[in-house]
Amino acid sequence: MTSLPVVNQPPHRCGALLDHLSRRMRLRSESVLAPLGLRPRHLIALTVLRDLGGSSQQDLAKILEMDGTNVVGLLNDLEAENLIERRRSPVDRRRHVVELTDVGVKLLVRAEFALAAVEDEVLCGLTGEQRETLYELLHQATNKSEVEACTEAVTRPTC
Amino acid sequence: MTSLPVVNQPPHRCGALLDHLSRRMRLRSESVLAPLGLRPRHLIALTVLRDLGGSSQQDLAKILEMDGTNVVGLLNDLEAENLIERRRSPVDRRRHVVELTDVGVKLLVRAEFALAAVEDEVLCGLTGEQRETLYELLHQATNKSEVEACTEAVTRPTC
DNA sequence: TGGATCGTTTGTGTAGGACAAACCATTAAT
DNA sequence: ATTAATGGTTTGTCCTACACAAACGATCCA
Repeated sequence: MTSLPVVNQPPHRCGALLDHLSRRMRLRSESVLAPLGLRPRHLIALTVLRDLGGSSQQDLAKILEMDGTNVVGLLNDLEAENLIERRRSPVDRRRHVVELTDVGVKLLVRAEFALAAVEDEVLCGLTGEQRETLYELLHQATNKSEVEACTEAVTRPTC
Repeated sequence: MTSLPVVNQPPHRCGALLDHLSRRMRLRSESVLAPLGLRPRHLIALTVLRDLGGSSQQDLAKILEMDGTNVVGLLNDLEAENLIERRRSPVDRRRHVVELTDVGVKLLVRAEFALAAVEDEVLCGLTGEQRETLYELLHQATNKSEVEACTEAVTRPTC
């Protein structure tokens, strides 16, 4: 009733498609990531940390929607490889501020490069431009969600 | 070197984002789908079957990238609820042609409707138009992949 | 007739991840 | 100052998804 004369068809649900495509991607990614000593969920954590530029473990747990105890294990893996660094927060010494190390940044780049072939295979139905659009949409959606999850993040006043 | 004067920045990798967003969606979907007696992977199977309009179990296994034995269990669940139907293929009586029943179609619609709130929450960072674009991209990508997987599908000559 | 294929059943193993309990260090409230 | 609450960690238990193998019946094909 607003303005557009668009056909009022039922909105498409992309949950199942998202799941399906994600699964295809993840399955193939595992073999590519293995030589780097990474698993798909490590890559997610690294990616999120890079996008955030650091986070407390609690916030990270919220964003990843993982149980806190499992986040500990995940970060232990990454810290053992010197990919992340846990520093005590100066404002609240109970907190750990988790950040990517230089090694982590570099490995993340290498991993993403290695995944190029996988993406080419899974997203073969899309043009380069469409893939970029897809990336933008996914990025925008996840970022907004993260902001939602990060209600009252006193940790980082810039948030 | 083709034509476009686009800035030549490293292409963005959306594997991790895809995984991340998919996880968020799946976690929330579970509670919504539970009252309907469905799990996320059931919904994927139903969705794929609807998009395909029927398939042999083998092809379905390829598309879902699942082990054949696990597909059997998945279909057993769905058949027990009368959501799908297994018919013997007339051309090759070893094969089962799997198709949605009317009940299945209706339940799938109901499930998608129930998932509207979940999508609204997870995709709150996107406008309606952007969500539609996302759907189109995901649909296009999965369909192409399915065609790839379905090499020489003698089952359905129309393919 | 014999070998290959589709689907099915059963069983085994592994991994992800949820959850709970107990602990330490630290902060905040009284 | 004592107490309660919080962030992180460890340990241990449990469940589910899934891959994988083996064996079977039915069917197709050479």
